[in-house]
Amino acid sequence: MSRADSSDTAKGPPPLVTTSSSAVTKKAVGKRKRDSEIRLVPDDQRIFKSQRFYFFPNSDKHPARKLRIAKAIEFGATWESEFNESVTHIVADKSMDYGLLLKYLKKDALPPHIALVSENYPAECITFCRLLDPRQPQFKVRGYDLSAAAPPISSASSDRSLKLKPAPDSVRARQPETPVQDDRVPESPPTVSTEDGEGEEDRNPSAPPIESTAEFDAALKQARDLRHVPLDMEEDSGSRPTSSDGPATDDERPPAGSELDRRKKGKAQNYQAKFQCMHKHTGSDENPNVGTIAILQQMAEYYNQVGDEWRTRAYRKAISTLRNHPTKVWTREEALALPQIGGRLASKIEEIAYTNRLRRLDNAKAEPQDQVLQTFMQVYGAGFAQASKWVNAGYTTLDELVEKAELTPNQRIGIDHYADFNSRIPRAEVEQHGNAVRKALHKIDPAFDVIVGGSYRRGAKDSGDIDCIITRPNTDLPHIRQVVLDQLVPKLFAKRFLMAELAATSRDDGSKWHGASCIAGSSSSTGIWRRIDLLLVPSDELGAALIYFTGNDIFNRSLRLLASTKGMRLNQRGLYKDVIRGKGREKLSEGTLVEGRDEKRIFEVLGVPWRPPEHRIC
DNA sequence: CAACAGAAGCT
DNA sequence: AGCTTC
DNA sequence: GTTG
Ligand SMILES: O=c1ccn([C@H]2C[C@H](O)[C@@H](COP(=O)(O)OP(=O)(O)OP(=O)(O)O)O2)c(=O)[nH]1
Ligand SMILES: [Mg+2]
Repeated sequence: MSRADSSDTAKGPPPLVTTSSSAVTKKAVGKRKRDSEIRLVPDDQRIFKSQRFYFFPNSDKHPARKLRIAKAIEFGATWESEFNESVTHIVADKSMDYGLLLKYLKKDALPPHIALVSENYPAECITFCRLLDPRQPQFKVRGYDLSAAAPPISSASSDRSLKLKPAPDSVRARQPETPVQDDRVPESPPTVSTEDGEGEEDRNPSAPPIESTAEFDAALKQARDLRHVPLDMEEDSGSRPTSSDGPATDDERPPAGSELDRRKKGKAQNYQAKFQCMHKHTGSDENPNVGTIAILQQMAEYYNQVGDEWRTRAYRKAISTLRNHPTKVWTREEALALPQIGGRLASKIEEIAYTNRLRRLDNAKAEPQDQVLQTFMQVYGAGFAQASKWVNAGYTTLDELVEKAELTPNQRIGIDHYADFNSRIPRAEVEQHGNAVRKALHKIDPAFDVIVGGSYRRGAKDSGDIDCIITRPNTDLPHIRQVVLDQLVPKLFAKRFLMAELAATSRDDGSKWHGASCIAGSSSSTGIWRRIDLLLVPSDELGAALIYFTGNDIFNRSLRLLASTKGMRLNQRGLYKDVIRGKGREKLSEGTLVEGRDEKRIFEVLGVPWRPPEHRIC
């Protein structure tokens, strides 16, 4: 249970605070303290001069809202750390409503001189370079009736359903009439290909779960949410390109009918349950909780867009367990019994089950802004922070970014090859790229090995990129690095196979190279730029490197979490034991190497039953 | 109440 | 040190 | 958001 924030739907107000101690100067015109200075725009542009803003929630803890507050200050606003009568504007998150605000302020109504506006207000004003009329419908806050002198409190309180947590604000700026026009994205939306998760059936009847399974499971649970939940939208396909970020779709499936009887209900059942990750959800029909899941997914998506990483994870965890739950969950108690579902989610689940919807989300999501943000975040080299800035700056298309925004070289490449980088690579083409690398390398020194890892090694029918492990028996890293950097890469560039360098390892340390490659010739894939990753690994580390580079990411995290619970540490070089961790799991000693060379032995030491790459999908 | 994997490269 | 990616 |  979390008590940390007492606030939620019913009771407490959102955790504002900010000010109190020292976080912010009382009436900050700029908050000193941590980001020391916010540079104000020239005096004549300070459209918010002498305006006093109070945000709701009023904390700058979350990344996106922080940005917005900073922006307002930049344009002359004073940020009131506490509510008082001098406030001129209250800027409320989309997820908030009038009722919540009143409740928090302990008031029956808002003084008429204070303007209540929604979160997009500051950005709009900045866009138009002037103070806009707060009464415009676009700035309306739910439950706040502008026409009524004293808006009834009831309006809002009535809609106590699932409220969004005071989250970091969602970034928004001017509203584009035209969403993002990506001319760069031909037909295939940069989106995720709908995945057909099918690679699930675990075979492994033979390997009954050993004890450690439980631990691994636990670890796995913690980790799996991280992955972008694969939403399978079979039917609703066309409708939404969102799916958050993931190119996560693997549909890796073991070639043959791996389906084996799942005999042994007992442990096998248990075992199975834990590894739901390799679960297929093939039919959209078969899960009784689809409705609930859909809504929770929207919530997760919302929090994701708002930059609330951990809450997003929590939602995804819950979604994951719901997805594997065979029966429809109706009540709070029922939900509470499930792993990764606590009191808050349990209540929400119950409510969703009955009402089948979530009102809070209505205004907070699916706004055009979200689409823009999504689009920007899919630019290679741009993450949440950068995409938010762009959105806040008012950009709405990729073209606009190219024209007006400052881009890093990688971001420029990311935009120029936006469609390419966001499309899946057919398995056969992955092979071609791998072969090109291998062939060139063998010409330099036939003793080298190239292993294509990533989703390819897991058996996926298509991949997001090409992950190559480059190694050589009895060879150390410096030598491998030298060959790769001094010979292989230049050679592949000369052959016009490599087209760009996105991240290179420095000459004397480092072990990876990231760039873009392209197959010449005349196939359907000709001319498409692909991201390619080279991982340079000395022979002693091959096992650990294989685990790392084979993934999937969720699997890795779960394994690493498990290791840490055993006083060990797993990374791409090896498994270490007797790791000393200080406060906050901080690594104090490297620990001593246990195993790095043999993939299987790492599993053994960790007490995890071996699973082939195809089964490492969580 | 802190942890939720662990690391590398770029800006 | 923050951001982004693997 | 949930968990140890
Ligand atoms: O956050 C991450 C991302 C990736 N990896 C590992 C696992 C993953 O399998 C491998 C390659 O990364 P990539 O992003 O290419 O993922 P993938 O599994 O190959 O999927 P995709 O088909 O999108 O390339 O690196 C991690 O450990 N953590
Ligand atoms: Mg990959």
